[in-house]
Amino acid sequence: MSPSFPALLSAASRARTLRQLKQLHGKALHHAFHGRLNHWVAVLVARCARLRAPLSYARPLFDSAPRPNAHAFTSMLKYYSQVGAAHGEALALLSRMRDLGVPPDAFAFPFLVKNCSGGSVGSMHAHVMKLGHGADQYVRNAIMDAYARQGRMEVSRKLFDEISETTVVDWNTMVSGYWKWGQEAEARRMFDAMPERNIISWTAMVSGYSKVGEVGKARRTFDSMPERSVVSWNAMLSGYVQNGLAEEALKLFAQMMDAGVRPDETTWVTVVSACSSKGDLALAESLVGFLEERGMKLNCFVKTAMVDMYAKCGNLARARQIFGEMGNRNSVSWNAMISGYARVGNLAASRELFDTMPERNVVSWNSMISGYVQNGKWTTAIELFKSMSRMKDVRADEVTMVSIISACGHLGALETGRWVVDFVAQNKIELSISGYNALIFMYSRCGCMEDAERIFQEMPARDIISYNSLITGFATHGHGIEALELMKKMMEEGIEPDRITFIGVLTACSHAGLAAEGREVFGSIENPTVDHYACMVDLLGRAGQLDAAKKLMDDMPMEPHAGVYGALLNACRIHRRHDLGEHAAGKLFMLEPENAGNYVLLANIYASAGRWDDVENIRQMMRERGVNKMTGYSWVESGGQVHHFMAGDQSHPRIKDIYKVLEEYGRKMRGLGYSADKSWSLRDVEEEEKEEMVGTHSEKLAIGFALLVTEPGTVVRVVKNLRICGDCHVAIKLISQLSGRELLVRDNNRFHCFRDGECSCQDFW
DNA sequence: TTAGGGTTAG
Repeated sequence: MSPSFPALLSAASRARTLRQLKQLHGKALHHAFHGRLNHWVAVLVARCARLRAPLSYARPLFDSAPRPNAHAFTSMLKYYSQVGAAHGEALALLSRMRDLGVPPDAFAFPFLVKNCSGGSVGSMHAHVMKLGHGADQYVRNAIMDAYARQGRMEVSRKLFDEISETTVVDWNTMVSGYWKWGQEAEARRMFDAMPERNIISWTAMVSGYSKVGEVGKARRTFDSMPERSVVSWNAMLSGYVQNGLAEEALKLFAQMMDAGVRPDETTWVTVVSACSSKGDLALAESLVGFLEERGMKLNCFVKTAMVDMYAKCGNLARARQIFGEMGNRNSVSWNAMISGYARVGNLAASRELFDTMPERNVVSWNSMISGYVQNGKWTTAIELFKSMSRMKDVRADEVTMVSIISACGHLGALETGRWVVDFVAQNKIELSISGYNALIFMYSRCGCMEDAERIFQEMPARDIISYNSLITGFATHGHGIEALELMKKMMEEGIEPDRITFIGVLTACSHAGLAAEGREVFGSIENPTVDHYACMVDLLGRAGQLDAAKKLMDDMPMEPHAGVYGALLNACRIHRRHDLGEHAAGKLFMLEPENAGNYVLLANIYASAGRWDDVENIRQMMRERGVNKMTGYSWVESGGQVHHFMAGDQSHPRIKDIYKVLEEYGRKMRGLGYSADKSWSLRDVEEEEKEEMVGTHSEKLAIGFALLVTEPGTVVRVVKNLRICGDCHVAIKLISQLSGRELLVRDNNRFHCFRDGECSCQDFW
């Protein structure tokens, strides 16, 4: 005997798996529905929402109803809101209901409102009022919540104030709305004024305080709660984790166990992530042992957190093993693996996962892109971003832009950078502090200090990174006074300078020749690090006080590192102190035997003194030690493209044009009385070892310039990564004179602007 | 159906 229709209905509404549901549906299809198919579909779709059935099953099911009723619509809406479908889907359903003449019931509106974006809350609100559902407590609450989620707290508050009889849910909605937008005072006022509070109100306060970094207040609230649920414990735990207090979180976890509270899977996720932020492998192992002892069945979230934990602790093999054993991975699991490999520099493994994963979301793209950026593969990052922006199913967000803006900054790719800024505006990507900070970094690196300052002024709020980025920018460009003033301003705003701030300010003083100010700043640093000493040696050295620099080094409480000796050696080159230079170079040859730059610096010191035998000795030393010649290259941005040039490089598509221009310039130079033939005769360099030492710099630079002058009308920007030698200096001056263009040249992290053969910075040599 | 807690990217 086949089951009756009501029995089938009741079984369907209790189905525990999708398989059961499908079987029941199969049975039901043999029945005559007698006009009850619409009702049947409604029940099934409702169950699909609960069981997270795939859309490929749920939607055709819904469409099989001849005339879906309000219940079926609501269930489909609920389904969409659970899978996070675009609001457009919900709106399409709504208009279909209108066509069919089925008015949506009050149950439908909370789901309709849930995925509203932008201005559509307002029109949905109007629709609700028109249909007379405005007084329904659920509908009303959903609308208040939607406004609150968009930050329109005044509208939300107005609706709240108009309610004649509020429920505790209304109050809780307001409290969490205020917290979402960091309005601690308002949230607190609401909480204090509540006629009654439940566990949710208290928990919202705990997580709210945690969110704004007030862990102390969160803990006091937590301690005064009349009762706690596992959710409340989880809120406090994650409060500690989010604020970097992993130790405290683990202590609280122990208390939680003592109190006999049964942890749920969210607890495990939080505790595991506490372990990963500590980067403590031993702790991680003991936690896993703890979970295994209890025979815990771990869900996808927990396992993903474990993958992330092992990846962050550097045990990629174990992370990969857990990842491999996971039955159902979601995109977060893949992403954790991708960023794990990227973090240790294994970009090939990252990319392989990225290319093979079934569904990429914005975080997958961001992980891959930022992996490239963090490992110095800036051009690849930008290329990947360009292919991302051609995809239809993914939209770049602020995180994407932070990586890309930063990549442009590293490259000094201003034209690409400006294109990215346009992209942000056109795609209406809202920037937060980190987005603005990235822009400050980019403009500074590209030499546009006016733009960097403008962004700094325009941004709604600033943090220490904002100040540090701008200070470092000032330092790079020799604006010592501005850097000092900015540090003063940040202290007035109550932000204490950190290690990076002092490095920036000291560098700024050094480049601007503000020796006295630099000394004063250095004196104010509580515990100077070895980097601060390096800045100070650089400052004293550039100012010509080489013996004072040497004395400072002798008195250092720690061993000087290569940076300190490098600063000394550079100062010796500027002030031609051979004795001290030899000493510094000797140390550097021990500390960094592979760094060709040090050998070249010393050779240049000898060359300037005409000690050619010693120059030859250095070259001999490099050969014996197998030190490669400079692998650095110069790169030039032109027409939005970054061109790389290495010594003897023939690979550029317009290499012939470039040679032609170079030869022309060579002729002009000779006509001006310069005998600098070797810098221009590119073809000889590989054979003629003699040029290797002095010729490579200017040669690469010359290729870059040559390209620029073959592209009339482009902005001339040359970004160079290595110290510029004397020949380069001549080359730059000449080309700026002959081309009649402004040249922006980066030398050793500092920009120099040349016009008509002159540099605007007086101390360019 | 509404309100509180979780994993990935800078």
